[in-house]
Amino acid sequence: MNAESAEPARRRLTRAEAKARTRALLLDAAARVFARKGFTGASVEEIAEAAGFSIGALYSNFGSKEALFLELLADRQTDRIAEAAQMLECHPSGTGEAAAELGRLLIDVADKDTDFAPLQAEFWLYAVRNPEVLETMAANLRTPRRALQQVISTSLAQQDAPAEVSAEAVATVVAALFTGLVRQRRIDPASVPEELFGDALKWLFAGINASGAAPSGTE
Amino acid sequence: MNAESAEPARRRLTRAEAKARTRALLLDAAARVFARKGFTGASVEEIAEAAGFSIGALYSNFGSKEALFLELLADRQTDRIAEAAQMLECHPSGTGEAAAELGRLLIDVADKDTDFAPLQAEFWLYAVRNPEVLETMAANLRTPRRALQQVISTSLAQQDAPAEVSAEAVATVVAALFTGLVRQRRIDPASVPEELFGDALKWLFAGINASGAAPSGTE
DNA sequence: GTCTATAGTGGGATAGAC
DNA sequence: GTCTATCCCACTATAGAC
Repeated sequence: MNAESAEPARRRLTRAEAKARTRALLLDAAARVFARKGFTGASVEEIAEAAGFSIGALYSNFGSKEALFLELLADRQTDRIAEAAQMLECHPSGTGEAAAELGRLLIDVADKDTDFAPLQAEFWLYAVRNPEVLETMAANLRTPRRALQQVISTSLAQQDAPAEVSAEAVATVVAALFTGLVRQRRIDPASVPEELFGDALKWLFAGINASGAAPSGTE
Repeated sequence: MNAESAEPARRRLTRAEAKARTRALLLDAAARVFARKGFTGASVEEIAEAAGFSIGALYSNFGSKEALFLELLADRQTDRIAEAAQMLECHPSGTGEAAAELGRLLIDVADKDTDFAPLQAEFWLYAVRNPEVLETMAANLRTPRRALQQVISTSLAQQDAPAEVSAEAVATVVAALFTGLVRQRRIDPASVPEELFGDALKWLFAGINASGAAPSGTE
């Protein structure tokens, strides 16, 4: 806009690029620190230092600690549920291959990506305590779930599933099961073996096909 | 021990009784405040006020805010999973009555007892971040799960479930599903209708009976 | 001896000057 | 982006009330 005629020929980084880079570094650092210390427990000093900047730099990029957190909540919802959907897309939902893949995903999320589940829990607690972001949170969860729902929908159609069973309901169940198992594995890994998620899905889909609306006799 | 010869003949409350009552009131208040504000977000002043005491009273009963929280973590783990176990004990696991009961429980925990899930999430986060209490937490979760496992075990025996399916695994799945659905319902109630938990269990148990170790054909 | 009142210490969030 | 000042709050300690 203004007549800064000496056009900077990309010496190293454009100002906008530099600013975007700092923001990204701060967001990464914030994700780590929030996951490890919690929203209130995290100090902006620690976040700034982890990113390699000063507190003032953080406040020049984000209005407040809360604003920084909310930006993470809104944007960085790389829900791993979407990965489960992709896996189910490649493998038939009742087979050993699919079970193995899903087991690997569960272990990966629960054991390797140690910051994921705690950060997600922080998001959840914040949303529950601050109704104004409830809808944002719900929308973020809906997006990956829709991918899962899509896969399940075709999967149900291929099999002889009764028509009353909605793919949306099944997708919700699968997602809830996944997060629940990840959570439990962090507390007591022995109680959640690698193959449990795959087994549970095997049972679930078999049961959907077998039982229709009314369960066919008690025994 | 000491020669306080004038034995106090229970005017109103024994000192020990009074102290126990104060402690109990403080613990109740702490549970509420921790659920609503989180561990670090909660102030001891708010907890003391909520209980009707002063800060000093709190510190004369508990060494620190953390000690108060840890006492809750260790003792007040009235896991609602145990209630699900009792319900399944009365009703056959695949019937409409059981489903209705379980749906009611889900709604009760998710919608009515608004402090339960957040407090549980706080416990989980604290355990994940403080490995020294991980085992305490695991033990607390194991106790109600064992009750659930017991019920499921007899339920599986009554039905024609294959022997390879362990009641422990199924109990873990049921518990994970329950907490996952409660969590999801707090964010997006429409996505978790009342009957979903019961339906999911119906599918699950039907699938366990239908499929043995190897899924009997893909279609 | 059990609870209350209060003031002091230290650390962190935030805003404004450079 | 950095530095500095200010305010707020958790926690401690001490002294007094019942």
